[in-house]
Amino acid sequence: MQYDIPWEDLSPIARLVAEPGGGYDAIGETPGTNPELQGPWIEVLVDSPASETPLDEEPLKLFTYRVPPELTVQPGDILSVPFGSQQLGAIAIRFTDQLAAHLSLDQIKDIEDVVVSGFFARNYWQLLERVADYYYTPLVRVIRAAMPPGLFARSQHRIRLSEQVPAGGKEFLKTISAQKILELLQSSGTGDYTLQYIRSKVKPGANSGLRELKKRGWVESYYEAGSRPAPKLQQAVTLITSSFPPDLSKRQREVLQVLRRRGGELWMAELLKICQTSSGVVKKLAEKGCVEIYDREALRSPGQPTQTPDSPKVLNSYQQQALDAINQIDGYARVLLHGVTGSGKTEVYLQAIAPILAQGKSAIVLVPEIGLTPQLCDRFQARFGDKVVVYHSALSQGERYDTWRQMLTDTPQIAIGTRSAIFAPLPNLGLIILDEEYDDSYKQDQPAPTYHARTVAQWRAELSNCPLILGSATPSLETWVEIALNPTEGDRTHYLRLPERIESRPMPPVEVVDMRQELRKGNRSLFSESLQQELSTLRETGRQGILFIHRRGHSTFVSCRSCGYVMECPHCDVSLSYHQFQEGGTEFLRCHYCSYTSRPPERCPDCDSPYFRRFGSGTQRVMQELAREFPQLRVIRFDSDTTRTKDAHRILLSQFASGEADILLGTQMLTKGLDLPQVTLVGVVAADGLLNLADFRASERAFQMLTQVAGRAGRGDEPGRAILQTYSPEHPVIQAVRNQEYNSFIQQELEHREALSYPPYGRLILLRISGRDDWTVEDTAVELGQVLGGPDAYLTRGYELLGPAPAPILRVADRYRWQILLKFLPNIRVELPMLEELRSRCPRDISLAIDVDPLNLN
DNA sequence: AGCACGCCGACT
DNA sequence: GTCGGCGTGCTC
Repeated sequence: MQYDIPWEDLSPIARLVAEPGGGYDAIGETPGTNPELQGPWIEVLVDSPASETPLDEEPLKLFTYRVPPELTVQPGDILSVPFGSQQLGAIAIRFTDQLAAHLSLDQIKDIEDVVVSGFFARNYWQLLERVADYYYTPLVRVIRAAMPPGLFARSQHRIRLSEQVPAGGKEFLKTISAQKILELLQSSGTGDYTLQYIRSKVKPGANSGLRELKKRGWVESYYEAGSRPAPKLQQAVTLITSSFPPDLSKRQREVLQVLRRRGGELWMAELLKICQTSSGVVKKLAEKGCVEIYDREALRSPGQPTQTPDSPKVLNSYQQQALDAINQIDGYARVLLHGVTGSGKTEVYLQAIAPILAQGKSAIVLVPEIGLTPQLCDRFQARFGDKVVVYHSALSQGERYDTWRQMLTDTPQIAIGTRSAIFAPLPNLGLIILDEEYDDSYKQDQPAPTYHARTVAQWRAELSNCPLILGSATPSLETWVEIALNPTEGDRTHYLRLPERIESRPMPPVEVVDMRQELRKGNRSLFSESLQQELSTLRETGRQGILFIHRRGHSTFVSCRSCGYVMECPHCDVSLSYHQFQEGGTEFLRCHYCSYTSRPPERCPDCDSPYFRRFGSGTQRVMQELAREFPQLRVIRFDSDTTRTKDAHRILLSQFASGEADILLGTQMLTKGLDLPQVTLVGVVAADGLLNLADFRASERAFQMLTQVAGRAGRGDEPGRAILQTYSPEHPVIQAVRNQEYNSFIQQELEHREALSYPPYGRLILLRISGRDDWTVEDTAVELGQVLGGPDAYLTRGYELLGPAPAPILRVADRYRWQILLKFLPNIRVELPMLEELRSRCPRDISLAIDVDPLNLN
């Protein structure tokens, strides 16, 4: 969706800071640089909850600090400052030469340290502000999301046992909580815990217990500075003369020559190793003024396996056309690279990046989940070596911090990462690539900001004036509408197609099996005859197969095993979800959108069959069935249960790749970009679970997922085949997958969405109300619903109100959840009204979360 | 968030 | 009378 508010209106910080500098200058590069006026004070944005509730007049709550003479601070620096009793992270905003009237000199504290210098470039601010604004989130939260964890390390309040606790001292204590705390501390080896931990262990009255212990002098509290990962320093040697002085020894001359040959700069350790000498020689050279030795940050390399170098592949004509089109782009543009599975998108990415690096610019490559795409990372590293930086949450905190700092440098590089890598602080960005752009994991729905990396990527590309390439075999409707169907933007949007697999490999034919027929034939197995046939010959032909199951556990819709009829909500065009609060409790069906509720019928309302029940087939069940029917097959289970541990993906995949199993059995994860050339068979055990999710995006997701799974087959020399089992073979999604008809499917789906004003035509905002007490949550939700205006709100306010309704998963982590969905009608400027009023109506223990453009309505 | 200040009920 | 509960507000 277009965001139609002018940039200027979104940039409070840019306005706060005088005189915008050029494109990448640090914000507020001191206006009219008069050192006299540049007071010793600086105003700072502190990483504290206080910053989340700024005053109306000022967009940011700023605090004033003194810059101690030994520090050099600039706007845009990341700082550590004393705040109350703790040390907090902060960002320098602007200098000030006059104290605000309400401040006196003795209140002003000193900045403690500069953590990162000159980080916040002007257009990076704009990006963060835009995210904050669009997602209705305080700016500090966006900043936190964009920074590596630990950069804003807080100091810890800790409690430790003092030495003078008498034996059996517990008996003297009045309060039970004090006794508990004493016991807790004594049971720990060090006699020392964080206050937070003690409070969590000793729930009621921890404070009073502590007070008693402190009064007796048995415990003391202290602060420990936050353990911000310190950059690892290494000695580097730089050549600083071009002419060698005459009084050099042979050894010294040798060292200088090596240094000069290697570009004038080397790590000390490396230099010594090459020259087979000791550091004394280099030190002497430093004394003579030939070289300089200084400490520089060294990358804590996570020990990236060295790849055998890889060179550009010959492109087929479609790939070449796409690459040419991309290379011709100058400045900002959005590109949809629509390539069928196995069409070689990655090679196009690689060759599109090469010239960007050559221009001295950097690139960001986003992937859905790094663990699932080891192959892609390997390939980038093989091609570009140490210019590739991988940034994701599986890195240790130290590694993440170092990687992040590495990205701050001007060296052209490629940052590969998941969602949050869209905030990679690369200063000179030349290209953004978002692979598998339809993937839901690009959307954050849990803590605010609830951003979609694709949306942010678009802004970032615009601000950096560089192209954004969205790659997909099954583009999301949003992208389709904005790029493929959007001729109005001229050369700012490009639709590029790769309709053929590389080396002209055929697409795997998709066979749809009607499971109702199988039932009629008396086949009660999970596997159709067709699939059984394939499975039974798999071993002897030495081929491999993938079996796909929709999800583990039981899915929740109700359908007829005879005719395929599915219970749907009469008001909302979505299937009803099955609910049962406890074992043996009442069963009922509910719509997640409007709260419509009914009892599940005993027999099918359509054909009166008694085989009418909720649907389910988990991985375990398929596993058992496979073992029973095909004991000779070796199966690897690949789902969130078996891939939980670190590196499990890579290990399981390499086991499978090396032929240690015949079948890879798994869930959604199998869809994400696996490139396993030996796989010839893909079986979808039951497609129905996907088709009937209670979500207006169910069809789109099902189509994407099924197409992706089918696309895993036949990626090598052997042709592949996909078997798709279903109870509703006539379902348009199944038909579209079988016929590989993306365009007509998407056209149909778009008409649907348009009629109901669902995205990409209308926009959604989800308000989630949650709290520990179910009644308060419900009352609040109902009240907010009234504030928002009831079911006819669209007449006056331009949005439709769906709900309030209990969230599909009513209780999560002991919190009850209700939700209100706002559906904004097309062509209406989206403004979330009365946000402050809504917030103010929430009692203290109720939280209101706002999910803009939600993908997950659970 | 953490912590201080400050105002009401059950104990010495 | 005081101790200690936790509601309200501030942190440069």
